[in-house]
Amino acid sequence: MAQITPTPIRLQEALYELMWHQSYGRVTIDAICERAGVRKGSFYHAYPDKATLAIEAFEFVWKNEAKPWLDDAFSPSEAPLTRLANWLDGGLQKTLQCQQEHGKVYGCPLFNVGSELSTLEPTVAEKVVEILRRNRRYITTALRDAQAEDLIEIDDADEVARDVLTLVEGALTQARISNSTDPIRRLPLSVGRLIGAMLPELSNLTVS
Amino acid sequence: MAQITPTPIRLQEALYELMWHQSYGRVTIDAICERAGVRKGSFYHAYPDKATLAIEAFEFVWKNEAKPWLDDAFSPSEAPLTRLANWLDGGLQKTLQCQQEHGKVYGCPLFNVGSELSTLEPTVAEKVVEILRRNRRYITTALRDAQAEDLIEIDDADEVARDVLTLVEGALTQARISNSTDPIRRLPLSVGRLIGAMLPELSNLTVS
DNA sequence: GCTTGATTTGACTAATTAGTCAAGTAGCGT
DNA sequence: ACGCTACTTGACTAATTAGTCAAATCAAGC
Repeated sequence: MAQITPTPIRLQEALYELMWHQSYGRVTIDAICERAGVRKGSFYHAYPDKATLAIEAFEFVWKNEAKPWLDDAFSPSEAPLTRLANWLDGGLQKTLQCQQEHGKVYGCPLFNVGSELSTLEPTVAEKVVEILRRNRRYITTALRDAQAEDLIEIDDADEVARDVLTLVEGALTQARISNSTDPIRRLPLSVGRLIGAMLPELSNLTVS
Repeated sequence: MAQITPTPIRLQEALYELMWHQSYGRVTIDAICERAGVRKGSFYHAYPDKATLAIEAFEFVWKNEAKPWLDDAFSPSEAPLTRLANWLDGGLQKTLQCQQEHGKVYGCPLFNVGSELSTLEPTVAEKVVEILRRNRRYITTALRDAQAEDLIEIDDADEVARDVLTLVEGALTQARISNSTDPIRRLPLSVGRLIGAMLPELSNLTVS
C-alpha cells in the first residue's frame, strides 16, 4: 500500500479535523487511527500521546494553511483597513463553505481546544497561546499602518489588536455555540466600531 | 446521614464545578458522584444522563448566583455606564478570588462548555445560548439608558450589546487559555472603546 | 539478492467507564 | 406501630479505551 502521505501527517490531519468538529476530549486514539487509516501500533510509534500529536497538528495547520492565508489577506500591498476586511471576509467565506459541506459552524479550533485544555493539557494550551499571538501580529501591523495613515485614532495599536482578536475569536465561538454564521457576518461592523472606523466594502470579485 | 442538601442539588453543584474547572467531557459520572458524596445508583435515580444534569446545573447556578449578581450590578438605580463598570469589576473580583483559591483562571463556564458541546450535546448548547441571551438583556438595557441619556452614540443598542458580550466572553476565554487575568483587567477600557465612551472608575469602597 | 533499520500490524492486557438491578433503608402519613 | 413510597446502596455487566509487544513487512544501500 503506497501511502502518499506519511503517517505522522495523516495522524495530524485526522486529529485536527476530529477535535475541531467534535472536541479534543471526545476523540479517541482509535478514532484518530481509523480516520488516518493506520493501526494503533503505528500511532504509538509516531507519537507518545494525543497531546504531543495535537501540538504538532496545530503547528502543521498553521504552517500549511493559516499562515499562507494570513500572509495573503494581510498583504501590505493592500490598504490597512482593507486587510482587516479581507481577513474577516475570508473567514466568513471559509465558514460558509464549511457550513455547506458539514451543516455545522465549527468556529476556531484554537479557541475551542484551547479553552477545553487550558487546565488539563498545559502544553497544548501553550501552543495555542503562541499561535494566537502570531495571529495578533498581523492585526497589530495593519492597525499601525492605519494609524500612520491617519485612518484611525488609537493609542496603542497592539492593545487594540488584542481587542480585535478577542472580539473575533469571541464571535467565532458564539457562532459555534449557536451554530449560526450571524456573529461572523456582523464582524466587519463590530470591528469597525471597535477601532473607530468603517471597514471598506470588498468588491466581490470572487475569482473561484 | 442527614444530607443537608438534596441529592439532585449536590449533583448539580458537583458537575458544575468539575466541568468548569476541567471540561465537560473529562468529568465522569463516578467523579460527579464522588464529589457529591453519592453513589452511582442515586445519580441514575435522579438523572437519566450527564447532559440532563448539566442543563439543570446551569439553570440552578443562573437562578441562585448569576441572576442575583446581575440584578445587583445592573440595578437601574445606578447610572447606565456605572452598571457596566460594576459588572466588569465584579467579574474581575470573582476571577481574582478564584485565582487566589485555586491558582487558576477558569473563565466563563457557559462559553467553555458551550463551545465544547455545541456539536456533541445540542440540548446543553441550547441552554447555554438561552442563558447567554439572558445576560445580553442586561447589557442592552444599560446601553439603551445610556443612549437615552446621551452618554453614548450608537445605532442599535441590542446589536452593540451583542458585541459587548462577545468581547467580554472572548476575553474570559483568553484569560482561561492563558491562565492570566490580564484580558479581564483590560475589559473596562476595551468595552469603553467599543461603545465609544469612557466607563466611570468605581470608587473602591469594597465593603467586606 | 541480501542485510539492516525503520515502520507496520494485529492480537493482547489492564484499566476505566456507563449503566443496571435487586435488596435494603429512611421518611411520612395514618 | 404499620405500610407505602421514594430514595439509596453496593455489587454487578458489558463496552470502551489506552497502551504494549513480538512478529511481519517494507525500503534503501550495497
